[in-house]
Amino acid sequence: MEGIKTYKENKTRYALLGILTVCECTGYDMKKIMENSLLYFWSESFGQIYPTLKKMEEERLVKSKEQVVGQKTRYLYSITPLGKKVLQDWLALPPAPEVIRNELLLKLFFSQPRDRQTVLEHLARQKQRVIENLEVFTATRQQVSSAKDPSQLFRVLTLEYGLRTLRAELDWLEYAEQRIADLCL
Amino acid sequence: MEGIKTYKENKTRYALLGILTVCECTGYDMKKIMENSLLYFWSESFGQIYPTLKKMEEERLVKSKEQVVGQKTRYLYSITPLGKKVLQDWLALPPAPEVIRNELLLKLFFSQPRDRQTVLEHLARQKQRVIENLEVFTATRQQVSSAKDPSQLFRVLTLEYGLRTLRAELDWLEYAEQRIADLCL
DNA sequence: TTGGACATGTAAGCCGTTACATGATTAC
DNA sequence: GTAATCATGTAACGGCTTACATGTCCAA
Repeated sequence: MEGIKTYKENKTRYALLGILTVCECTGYDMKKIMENSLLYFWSESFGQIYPTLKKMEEERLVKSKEQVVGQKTRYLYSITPLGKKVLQDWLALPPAPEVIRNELLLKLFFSQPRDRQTVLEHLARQKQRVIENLEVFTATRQQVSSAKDPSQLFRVLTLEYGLRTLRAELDWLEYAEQRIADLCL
Repeated sequence: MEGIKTYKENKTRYALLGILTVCECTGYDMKKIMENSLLYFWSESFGQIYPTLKKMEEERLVKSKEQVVGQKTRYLYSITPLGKKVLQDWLALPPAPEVIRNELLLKLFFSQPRDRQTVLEHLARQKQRVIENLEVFTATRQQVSSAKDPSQLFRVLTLEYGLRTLRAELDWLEYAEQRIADLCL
């Protein structure tokens, strides 16, 4: 039974290939790009990035250019035509349903009214995070949406997704805090 | 440097302990409970569940009762006082920020206007899933929220979270479809 | 009688993070 | 000078899914 894909596919390669369609950059840069701004919906660790880049170079999906600056060496990666094709093929495949795991909700679900102080603290911490993310997203949209370039539409849409789900979460957090406060009356 | 927790903690045990605070049940039941209705925000595979239950029994967090029905043997698990304490301690710890990975958004982000047909198909498929989930959640809320039991508050809140974020996602999906349709004009 | 749900379990093997290791460069 | 950032990489190790394996019970 050769040829049957028996294991869940690793998506790291596609995230990296995708970034390389936007710009030539180093592994380090790719991490930054994921952390900052737009790729809030994806993350990778260096422990994944560097070995994956090596493998992809062997497979001719990317190529690297050694850059020596002073004493320092860095590797600028770029995508090959084969890499572009592999990425395109993957983009056309239906995304797998997401496996959702939400630790905050799990804790909430198993908490009792007597735990409400800790629950409120968990909610407050989460609210802080959501507000910070919302600020970043709002600022980013200001910059991006002014450019009416249709080639940017899909990127604007991912940002919009982030904004809307974060706002829904913030609303819920405030609703939840209120409902818990009502318990004490 | 003994005693330093060097690796990301496994949360399977807490999900299982939590379920056991609600009812005595088998590993098989626990999987069903996660799949159905309320635990939509958590999932585990049998490959995790059964070995974890074994380990937890050794650690005296749970105990099992062998039930022989006809030719069939099943193991009914229940939580011990130690298990309750371990769960309580975990509930009080601040949840770690979630690592978000959204394959649909990743694909969207790297798609170009020429790919809009496939993107629309991806969105339609996702919309179908969201609508189905919304129906389940709405039906569940009808049953649950009629019970005004304050001990159920946190569970109702997790359901409410699901409803609100799903609705936000549905709104976004429709908005996105509209924006993409506008491209063709 | 046959398919689906109930029920338990193991092994293979990739996934992914964390920790470790190393060193240059830049900004304060 | 010194801390933060740039920059690359490896090893350990648990996480987790998938596939495999086995068998019962019940309903159509």
